[in-house]
Amino acid sequence: MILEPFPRTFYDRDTVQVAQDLLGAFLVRELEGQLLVGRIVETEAYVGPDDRASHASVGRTSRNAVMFGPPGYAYVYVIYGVHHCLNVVTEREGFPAAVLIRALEPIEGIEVMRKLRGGRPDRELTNGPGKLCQALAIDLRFYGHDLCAGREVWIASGGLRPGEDIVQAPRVGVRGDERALAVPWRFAIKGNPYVSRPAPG
DNA sequence: GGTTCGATCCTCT
DNA sequence: GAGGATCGAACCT
Repeated sequence: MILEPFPRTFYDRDTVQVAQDLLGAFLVRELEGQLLVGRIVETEAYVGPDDRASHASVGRTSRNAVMFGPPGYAYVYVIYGVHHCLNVVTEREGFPAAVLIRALEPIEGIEVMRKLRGGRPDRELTNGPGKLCQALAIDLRFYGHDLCAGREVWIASGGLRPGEDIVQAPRVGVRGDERALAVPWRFAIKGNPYVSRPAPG
């Protein structure tokens, strides 16, 4: 397994395309000498200042500022006061866009993930955005972290396995039912058991 | 300095 | 399927 970080040019592209290309890639966490690796099986795209589901739709704030910066950096935020969510910033500087990593398939360092997740069943280690952050010990310290540097947290090329297909669906947790919010910008590997629920497809 | 709300998870029914 | 947990940021006063 090659765990070379994606170059910044990978992230400096159309966000919806990046969200799809991240499926099958490896999210790598280096924790106290241990390597924790998960295969990305579910993502969501948040695109531009006019995407009302995006945190950037309220304009630039200290919370979302990294989304407005150059691509290839981590946007981490706290949700419901309890959980962390990991996004990767995409597209050119000045255009706020990111991909939310929603679910992983545990690949390496599963023992550590079990410990960090309090002994939950393996299937529930990383099948949700808050869960995977807990399993990989990712929190606000990684706000603005450079994912292209290959230290602590980064993403490496993976790809789909033979026979695997991508399914798309409307994003989770988005309010309202208007067309703009119903765009199918949630992507997942079809049938993968680690996709968060409700599973699309 | 107080209030409100959230790109969720867990525990119970 | 419902409700509580729990905290950082935003938006008031």
